[in-house]
Amino acid sequence: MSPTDQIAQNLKEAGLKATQQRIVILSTLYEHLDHPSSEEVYKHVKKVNPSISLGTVYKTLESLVNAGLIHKVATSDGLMRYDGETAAHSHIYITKTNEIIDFKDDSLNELINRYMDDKEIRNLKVRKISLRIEAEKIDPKRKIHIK
Amino acid sequence: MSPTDQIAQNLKEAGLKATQQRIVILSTLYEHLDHPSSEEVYKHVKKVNPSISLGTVYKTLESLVNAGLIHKVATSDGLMRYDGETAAHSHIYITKTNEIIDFKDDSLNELINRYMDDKEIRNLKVRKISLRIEAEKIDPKRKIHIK
DNA sequence: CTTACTGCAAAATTTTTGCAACTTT
DNA sequence: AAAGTTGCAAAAATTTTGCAGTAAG
Repeated sequence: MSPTDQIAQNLKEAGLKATQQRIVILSTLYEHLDHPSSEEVYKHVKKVNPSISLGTVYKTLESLVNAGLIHKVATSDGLMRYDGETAAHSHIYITKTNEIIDFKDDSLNELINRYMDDKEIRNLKVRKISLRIEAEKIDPKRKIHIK
Repeated sequence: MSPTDQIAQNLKEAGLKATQQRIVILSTLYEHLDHPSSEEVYKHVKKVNPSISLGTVYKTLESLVNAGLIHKVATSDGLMRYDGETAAHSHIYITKTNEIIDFKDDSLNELINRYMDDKEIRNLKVRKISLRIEAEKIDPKRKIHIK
């Protein structure tokens, strides 16, 4: 199955019509895992489909979030950003550069979830736990590397 | 020292002039720890000072955040919310009701920080770690109680 | 052929900005 | 008095909405 067909199937399984626009937007998010904003998604998508409208991008992103196919990430600069990775993971926020970097650590995840299971929080069902890590780069020119 | 004088002193120590507007806004945030939005802060503050302008509320919240006297919390509904509690703590997000509840657990904090200290992340200085807990209420009418 | 989706433009919402008048130090 | 802050209104930025036309199942 081609990547496009796979994406079309993901959409259908989520109960959404596999339109050309949705396929392009979802594939853009699978390709760019740097948490693009709506406007950035629009720019990327326009290269493939120049006639797509910004309104469609907004509506589609909202649909994909509601269907659970992507995640929405709120940032302190007031922009929403979108994440094609839906498996459990955390985010490292580099304030100065507006970078959001994925951080995935299964054993830490398990450690926290085990701790929280023992913790009784009355009248609350915990759905998801992730870390919010604020950090800054030591050398701004170099990339981040997580062991 | 009166609470107002204490707040004025906090402002001055942070290098900000202790204007009547800032004192009222900061005291509102100390009083309302439910993470009010800019508009909610404005509404609260107007009761005390009906002539304050919304623009001043925005500018002041920004100044207070920059000075480290309060924190900004980004939400997925696109509103910024503000937090008068600056000690390390986590947030529980109740999506359906838009509630944000503080969650403070020193031993969990220590557990995570000890784990992360051992974890080598090249070219990154970690500044702050907190949990992002998504949850929902079991009985919507009852309050949350954290043991 | 029915239902859902797109494109467009207009509107709504939230936040920022510029500047004269005013307070704080 | 100097420096910084406020209030106002206008502008910017982001997101949502309505609806006629179009595409998908």
